[in-house]
Amino acid sequence: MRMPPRTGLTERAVAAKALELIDADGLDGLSIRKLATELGVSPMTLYTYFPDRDALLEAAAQLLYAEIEAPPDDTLGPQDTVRHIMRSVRRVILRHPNTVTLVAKYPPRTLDALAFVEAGYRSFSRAGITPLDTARAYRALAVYSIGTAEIEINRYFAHHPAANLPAKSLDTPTLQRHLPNVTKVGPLLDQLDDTAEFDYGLDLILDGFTQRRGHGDR
Amino acid sequence: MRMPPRTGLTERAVAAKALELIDADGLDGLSIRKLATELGVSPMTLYTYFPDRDALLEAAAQLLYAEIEAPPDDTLGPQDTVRHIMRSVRRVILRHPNTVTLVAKYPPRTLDALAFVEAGYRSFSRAGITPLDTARAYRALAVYSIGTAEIEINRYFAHHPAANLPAKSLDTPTLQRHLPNVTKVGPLLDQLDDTAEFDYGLDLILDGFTQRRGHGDR
DNA sequence: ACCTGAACACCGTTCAAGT
DNA sequence: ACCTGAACACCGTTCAAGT
Repeated sequence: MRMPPRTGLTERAVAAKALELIDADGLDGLSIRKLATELGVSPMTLYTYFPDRDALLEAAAQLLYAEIEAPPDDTLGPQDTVRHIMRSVRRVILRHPNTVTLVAKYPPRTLDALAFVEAGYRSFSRAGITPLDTARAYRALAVYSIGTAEIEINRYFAHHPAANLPAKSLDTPTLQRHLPNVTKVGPLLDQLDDTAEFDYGLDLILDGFTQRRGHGDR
Repeated sequence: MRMPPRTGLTERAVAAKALELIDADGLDGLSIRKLATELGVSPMTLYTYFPDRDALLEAAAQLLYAEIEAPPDDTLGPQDTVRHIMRSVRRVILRHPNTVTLVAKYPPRTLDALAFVEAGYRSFSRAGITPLDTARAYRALAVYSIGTAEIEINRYFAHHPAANLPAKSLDTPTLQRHLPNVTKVGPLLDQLDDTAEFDYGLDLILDGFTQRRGHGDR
């Protein structure tokens, strides 16, 4: 039968501390043992709250999703609503960079985590956009936010050859001979402004959807 | 001084076996010890070929990138070239689903791995597209392919509430009351066709770039 | 139900040594 | 340079037991 915790812990408090440790030490830096020590309990106690490490990580992701802000009221149209939400998504993930693989793996599930999704859907509904078009837009936006987060947080282009030659990369003459276009374009990759590119790509998606919606082009 | 290997191993052979084991057992299933056993050497031998586990994973990613196919000749325009390459990227990653986090983390670096990038850049160059616009397009396409891969391989929408209610999710009445739009749209998410959505989004990006290129809208 | 310590079956990597 | 076995400092999780 259900017993009150003797340690004062809750699922939420455990997940919140996990998120904190992930922020500080990375995903690999979070161990059940370390988290337990931090919370002042034995490692096995945590299994009272979560069945395994994966479930704990999933719960941490839900707390992160709850930080995403929707527009304060329902006055904005779908485009501005999406822009507002997507920028918040980006800021939240950049605030918790070590969680990016969790965001890619676990979708929002709790009421708080789904609040931003509901707000986005609601703005689409108000604009008369069909549920199917709404689903397709959400999918594209999920792809975009997760792809962007991975690229930005892993500093994907900072390591790109000819963008910023790391020690173990090819030497420039070899690169120049075999891959002249990579040599030419590469250095520009790391100079792009992440925020500007994010807004640019987002506009591209929004405009594309606006133009094609309901035109049966699928 | 440089000595020939006494085990017949090469960096490439080690990385290839690593990729094989990742395909079979997942990223977490690949341990240095297991890989060594599989190759018939002691675990520490592998440190002759790679400084650490990360370097080994990076090398496996390079072998994967080398599988991506560029168009056979230079007759296609940039749009068709990109479509050809991007579809190959998707197929290759879907063939090696357990590597998705590696693809998100390590950009192509070796000559073989960069072949598809060079082919893409070359088609842009032929069409008179500036290196800067080329870099911006490559970034958007990298975001798109990585985001798509994560969503598809993690079956992101299969776990989405109201798309396919998992055991621990909210019950439907609660969902219906607090998140009516999520309830309505959710079930459609998992019904979208991955291949169709991929092509749809890719066209959207390509059209957007074509329309805006050089219009100074940044 | 909640909490624990001990044990099991693993890890990646350092170290000292052998060829 | 190439290869090894032993050891170090960890893991997540199972188990048996205590409240």
